Amino acid sequence: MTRYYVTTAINYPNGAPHIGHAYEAVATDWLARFARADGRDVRFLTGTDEHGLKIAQAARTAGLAPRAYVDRMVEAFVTMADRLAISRDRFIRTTDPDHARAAQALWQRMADAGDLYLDRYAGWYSVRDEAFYGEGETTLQADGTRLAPTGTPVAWLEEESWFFRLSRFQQPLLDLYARQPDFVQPASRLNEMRAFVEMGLRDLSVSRTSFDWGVPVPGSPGHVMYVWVDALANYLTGAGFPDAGCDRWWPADLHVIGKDVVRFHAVYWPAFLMSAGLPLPRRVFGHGFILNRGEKMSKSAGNVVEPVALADRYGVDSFRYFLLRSIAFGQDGEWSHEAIATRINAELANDLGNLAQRTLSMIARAGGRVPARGEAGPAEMALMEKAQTLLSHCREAHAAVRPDLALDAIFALVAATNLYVSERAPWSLRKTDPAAADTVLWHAAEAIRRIAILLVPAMPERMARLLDLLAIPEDRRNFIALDCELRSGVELPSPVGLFPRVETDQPERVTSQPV
RNA sequence: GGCGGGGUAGCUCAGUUGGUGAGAGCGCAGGAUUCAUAACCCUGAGGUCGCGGGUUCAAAUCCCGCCCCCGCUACCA
Repeated sequence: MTRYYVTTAINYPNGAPHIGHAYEAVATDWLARFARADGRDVRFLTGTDEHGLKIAQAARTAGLAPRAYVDRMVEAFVTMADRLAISRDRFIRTTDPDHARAAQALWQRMADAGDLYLDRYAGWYSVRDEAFYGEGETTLQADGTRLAPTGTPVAWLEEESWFFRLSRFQQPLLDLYARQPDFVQPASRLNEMRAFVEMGLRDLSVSRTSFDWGVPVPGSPGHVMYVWVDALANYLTGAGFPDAGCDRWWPADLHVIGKDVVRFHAVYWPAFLMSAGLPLPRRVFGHGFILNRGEKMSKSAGNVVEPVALADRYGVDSFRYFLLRSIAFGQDGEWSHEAIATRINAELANDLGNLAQRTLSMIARAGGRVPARGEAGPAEMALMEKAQTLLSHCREAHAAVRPDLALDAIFALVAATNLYVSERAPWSLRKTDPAAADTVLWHAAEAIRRIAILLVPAMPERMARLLDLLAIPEDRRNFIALDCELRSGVELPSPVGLFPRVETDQPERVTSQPV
């Protein structure tokens, strides 16, 4: 039994969760559930990144203390995780007490390694924004003053800061990419990271004195850890670091992240860990964004959609299926109500739902028990052959972090089973050769059983219903039990529809209100 | 500007050691069927494979030039 520690990025709760958060959570949940069903020892971590200047500012605007503010904002993320059936083992918050301990332990290790030093951080600072901006972000006015992207004036300011000797790690990182080309996926992201590192690395400012909403730097009053040392350390916290036994989970097998934070996970994070003398995660996968009508969602564009609303409208499992199936994981994808409805109707209602319904209702009419298996002919052998090779295809897709390909393979069997039933026409055989009709229904039901088990990670609730309809015991719903064939004579419950068709006529907009 | 990826049927895409007549799903049209959620099954519609050259007996697949799109090019996360 191999262990599998998988994480999402932690989310910054300065707004409501959007479909992108849901996408990453559902995809990672599929990975975790798949590994569990496959008998692996799984730990699945997700959570929120709650420190930093922006949170502090937002809290002040809201008239709340930072802690009270994040307590309120995090609720929506927990609600979303619950509603989308995200089977996390822990929802970590960077304000959790054990996280500060882990982050400080990581810091101390980097300090002990001699990779942290005190210097001055200088940049264009906006007093009104209380933020530094890169020179490229600022604009020089005709009168010689310089403005931040927010339109506020900036001034050159220097601040005492701890620095991390990132420059030391250029070659070790390049070695890592060469030795382990799948450390960053998709491969195009690795290329980008390699190019970035090859340009040379500057040391990184990793503490701040201009605000205090963060993890205190050990032994350095007035400094809080800045940005990514704090955030990235959550993966260690989730493994139990720095306590003994954390090597049960660390290093992580996979960090699932958005393509926008690949650099932090593929450059800074391994550098921090190398400095600290800790093992590196095995793999970082940067997925794409989900766009609506070709535009990235943003609050100002008014096209932010609440994922929970979509789950309510289409059903949790149908929504999960859409997210997993319709986007090649790693690429950007599009969503629309029409696309969701089409996917649900064509694949869940017409193909899978109808296959289950037609098969189970014929069985119900023939006595309501799993029919006799009978003698398999060429058609049955061919169908079973396809069904039996499916697991290995799905495992490949799982290893490649491609839920879309796994579902593609599973639905190929759905199609093959529909074709099998149509060609064998058990409704006709019933009149001439009842035993042959039973044989067809048994094999169709057996294929459905395997399909349902393999679809549990994607659609846990609906597939549990389907497996109920096949009277499969709870302990026979994992991949280890895939070869436990349907047993003839077992009484089955009355079939019920699983995936009703969705109306596509007048898609109402499901839009969030500004928070 | 530099580096990297991509432009294939209405839509989303698959298709590189160059070679049977260029594919899948969705959508559309027709047919068949009636077990089933007006579902399943069959058939079809034909797209200059971004543009222009070149190599070759033969190129979507190799080479050159051009056009367009996207990603990365460090401290907002």
